Amino acid sequence: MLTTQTPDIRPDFPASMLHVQDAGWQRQGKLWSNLKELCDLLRLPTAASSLDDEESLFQHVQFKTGQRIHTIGQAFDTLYIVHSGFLKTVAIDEFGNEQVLSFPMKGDLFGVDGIHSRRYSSEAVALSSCDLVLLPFKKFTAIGRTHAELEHAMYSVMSRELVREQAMVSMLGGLSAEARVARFLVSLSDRFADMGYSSKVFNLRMTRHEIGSYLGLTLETVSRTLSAFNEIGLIIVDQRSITIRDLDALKTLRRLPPSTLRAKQARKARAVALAATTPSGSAQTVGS
Amino acid sequence: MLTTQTPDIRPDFPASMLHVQDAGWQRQGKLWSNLKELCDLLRLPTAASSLDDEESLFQHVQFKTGQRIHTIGQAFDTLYIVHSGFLKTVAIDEFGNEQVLSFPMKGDLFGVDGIHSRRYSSEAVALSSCDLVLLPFKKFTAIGRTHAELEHAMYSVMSRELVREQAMVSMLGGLSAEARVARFLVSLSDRFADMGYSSKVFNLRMTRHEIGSYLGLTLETVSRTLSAFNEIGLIIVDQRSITIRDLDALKTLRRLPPSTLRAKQARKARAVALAATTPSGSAQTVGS
DNA sequence: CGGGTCTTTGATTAGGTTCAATAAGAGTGG
DNA sequence: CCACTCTTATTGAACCTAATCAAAGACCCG
Repeated sequence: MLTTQTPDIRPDFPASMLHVQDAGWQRQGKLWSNLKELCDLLRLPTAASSLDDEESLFQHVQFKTGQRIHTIGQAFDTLYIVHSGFLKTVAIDEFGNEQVLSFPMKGDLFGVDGIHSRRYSSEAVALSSCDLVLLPFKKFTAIGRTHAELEHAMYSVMSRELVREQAMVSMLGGLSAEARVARFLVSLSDRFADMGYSSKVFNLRMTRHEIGSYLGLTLETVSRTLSAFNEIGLIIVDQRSITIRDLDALKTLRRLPPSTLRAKQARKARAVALAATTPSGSAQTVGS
Repeated sequence: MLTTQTPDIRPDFPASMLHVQDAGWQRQGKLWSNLKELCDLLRLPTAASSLDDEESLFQHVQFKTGQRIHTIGQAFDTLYIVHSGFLKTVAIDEFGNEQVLSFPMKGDLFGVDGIHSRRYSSEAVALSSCDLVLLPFKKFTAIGRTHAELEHAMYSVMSRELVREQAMVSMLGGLSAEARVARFLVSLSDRFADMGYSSKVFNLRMTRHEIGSYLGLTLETVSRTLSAFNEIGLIIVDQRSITIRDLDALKTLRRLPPSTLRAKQARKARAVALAATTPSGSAQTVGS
């Protein structure tokens, strides 16, 4: 029911994205972006400077689902910016345990962890077809020297990443499983919103296992928690498809009400869901 | 017993540190460092370049135990490098819960989280008397433009921080309480080692509560875990003083043996401890 | 259709939190 | 210097959250 997950060879493009696709490059070939486009992509105000000199272009590369962009230990020389598609970055500890570190998507920078040791300390894998902008680090720093705002932009983006990681640590350190899953959904919703997708209805691009790894939980706990959210009407979940029904509740959720109260809440939720769907004539049913 | 914690007005200085104190600045006044000294401090190979022009100096500032270096939301304009002393950085989530993010010490950079939003997103507090180098961000980026290696150094340090945070996430996501505490001790040991202190015997500068917050555990769990390590002879712990007895075991520890085996191990540990201490004529006793 | 991966759900266990009481320091002021 | 207080640390017991083990259903792809 609802949008059955399409194995995203091509993620759903809302109308609002089409103009972006046309900006400076062509439909499906190998492409190039200039500095201004990069700054837009990174959501950095370009300060309207002389960035429009067309001398410095950055190449795009395409990856298919499952392909590895870089691996752990590989010599570092380029940063990546996601132009479209979804990925995961993964660390592998000394005894083979995978740990998902992030799910880069449009506008995100990754590969930064390679700067210090000159080797990538994580690996990046495409979760869907991806279009990435290559940022050769040497070329990049060279340009940074003549374009002050680009240099600052770089610091800014790295700083943003650091804040994100800190928020992550804070979440893992302090929040319950339910709160983690709730925030994960909220952050996805936010990201989809400013990418021009629907913030209410979307498909997860990753497995329960990957979500669990990212949130420091087991896949079963993730699954159960999503089911519980579904039951009390915060979301509608069906496999990979998610519909957000009460974003505010998800944002502020710290701990789910004890199971004794759940039944009542579930009944109420079903009633609300019914009221919301029947007027539109849809035959959709909620719950198990 | 052992080094009873001195409320470190002045942390224990081993002989190997004295020359560092003399490098370019005077004993206890307000002081200045040049670029080369900064790079040394940050453990970055200076590439033997023209960094020895003496034009750009950076001011030091002293803080006393408990003083706040910056607070959350405060306008960002400077980065800090720890020259001596110990600090903590703390995030405070939407409902007042403190979360320790890091324990900066000699050679660490902090304040980076302020670059992106132009406001600090965390607060930094001195856990001992501290001597910090001020790095006004504007001045710094200006210099970076003429000194390529400084710019690269900055990227490198920020990258290092990011990798550190990733390791933290990985730890919180995947390891047991015991493993976290063990690694915390190992990382402290390492840091003390390359600061020229003893890697085997040191005083914790933070409370159990702060350690717990940092590791995503309660203070009781930290206390219990340290006691357990003490019991089986991995460390000797007495309040804030720590003696590492089996670093390798701490490094590889994933989970403590079940309590049925503990008694045996504890007896053995006591025997070993006795053998190690009596020959030297010390009257030291181990365990409770 | 059949093999493989992913997801859901249940039952049980265990690691860690919470609550609580005690002890040990550190700092203060008489 | 000692009594008093406040903070920090240790330890115990009960409880609870999330992990683990297990089984069955859903979806995907050749």
